[in-house]
Amino acid sequence: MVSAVLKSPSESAPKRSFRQQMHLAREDAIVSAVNRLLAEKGFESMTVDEVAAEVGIAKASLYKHFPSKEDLAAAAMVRVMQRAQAFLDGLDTKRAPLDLLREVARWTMEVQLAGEMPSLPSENSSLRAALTTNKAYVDGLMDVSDRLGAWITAAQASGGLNAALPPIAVLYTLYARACDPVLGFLKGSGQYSNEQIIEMVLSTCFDGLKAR
Amino acid sequence: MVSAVLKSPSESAPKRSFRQQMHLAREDAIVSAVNRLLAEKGFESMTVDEVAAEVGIAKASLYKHFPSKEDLAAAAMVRVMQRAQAFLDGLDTKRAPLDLLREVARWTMEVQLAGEMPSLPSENSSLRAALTTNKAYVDGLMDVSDRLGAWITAAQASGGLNAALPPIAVLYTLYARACDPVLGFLKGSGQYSNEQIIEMVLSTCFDGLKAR
DNA sequence: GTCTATAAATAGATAGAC
DNA sequence: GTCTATCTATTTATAGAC
Repeated sequence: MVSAVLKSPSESAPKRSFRQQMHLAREDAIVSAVNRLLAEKGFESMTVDEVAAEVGIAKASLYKHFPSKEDLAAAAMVRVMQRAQAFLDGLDTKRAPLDLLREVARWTMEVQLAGEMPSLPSENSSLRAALTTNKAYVDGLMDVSDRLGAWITAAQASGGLNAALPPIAVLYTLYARACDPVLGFLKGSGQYSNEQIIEMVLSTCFDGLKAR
Repeated sequence: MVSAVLKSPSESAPKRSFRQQMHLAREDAIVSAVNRLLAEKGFESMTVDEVAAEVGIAKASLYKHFPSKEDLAAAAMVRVMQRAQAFLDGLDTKRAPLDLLREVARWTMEVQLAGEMPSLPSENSSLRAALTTNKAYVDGLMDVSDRLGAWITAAQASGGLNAALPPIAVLYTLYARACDPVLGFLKGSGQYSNEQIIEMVLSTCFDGLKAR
């Protein structure tokens, strides 16, 4: 059999690995394009034709990699979640919990300003349903939530964070920074740099609008 | 001329007024349906067929009232803006500016929780373009922004509001409360009443996450 | 102005050759 | 796996009778 010959260790193993790498590289390019388009226009406005055009392949080829538009978008959401987990891994957990939470909020805003934060689907979106049944996404979200939750309760116990707020309210408030329209508004005003915008929103988020 | 006869004061004036009232009532029903659907699923996911079904008239009839889907949605946005202006009109301007701003934020959240706040269009939406050329909307937005802006600078001058924040950042932060996903998140958790949700988000907005 | 019926355009998804 | 070409369903918008 030809396939048996090709699978001989001396030549097929590297060759199959090479093909797998190409395959993964292609899929990564697809997911990157989807991620950018999701950030730019959202799930509903993004078309599969646009994705194919951006990647530079035929639309039918996309469907060899991902069975539907929802799976395409879910792959991008999973990758963002993995990026978040990698960012958390890189944090020095010996720092004060409040500082860690601030760094997380800063990171989500940097990603958003870089045009790489997919806008989360509205509650009735078909993407929402696809995500709730996506184990990689749900597991990643739970992992991130657990880690942030621990820092939140620690920061509340040490008096840095307002202990009157339910931890889940704090968690959601931080998540919301990833899709805060204020960043786009301020960017659109053309008066501030990305750094200034992030500092302002961090200030309103942690210190509030009122004078201290 | 027939038209001259029909315009005689004795019979045509009341009849035309009646028809106009019916016309306005119908259009109000249309705009209400559009408003609700925009709040529920956003501009892209809302279909004109749904609107027609919700109003209970044929789709072609809709297009006799509004020339396009964008105009349909713009009418709903204009009406929300008018509701906002009416709310501002009803406020007691002798109160402290900071309290007035808090009342405005509260109102936007109440409207959102009532399912009557159209989610604002993403930056690339065709609705965005339609809104920027809609005089009623742009004028309303400028009026609201001017009034809030005056209260913001007054609150900063009196020391109630953080004077280090540019007024435009404060304004955008307040606007963002109208589409804050945190409300939906907390609502979805099923643990809190609408009043509790609003109080929590008002607290994070004005007092910040950090302990005071 | 309201309706039914249909046009025209677009989007998600697939067939089948290579 | 990639391509071209096509299918099927949906969606915005209109035609034309009443």
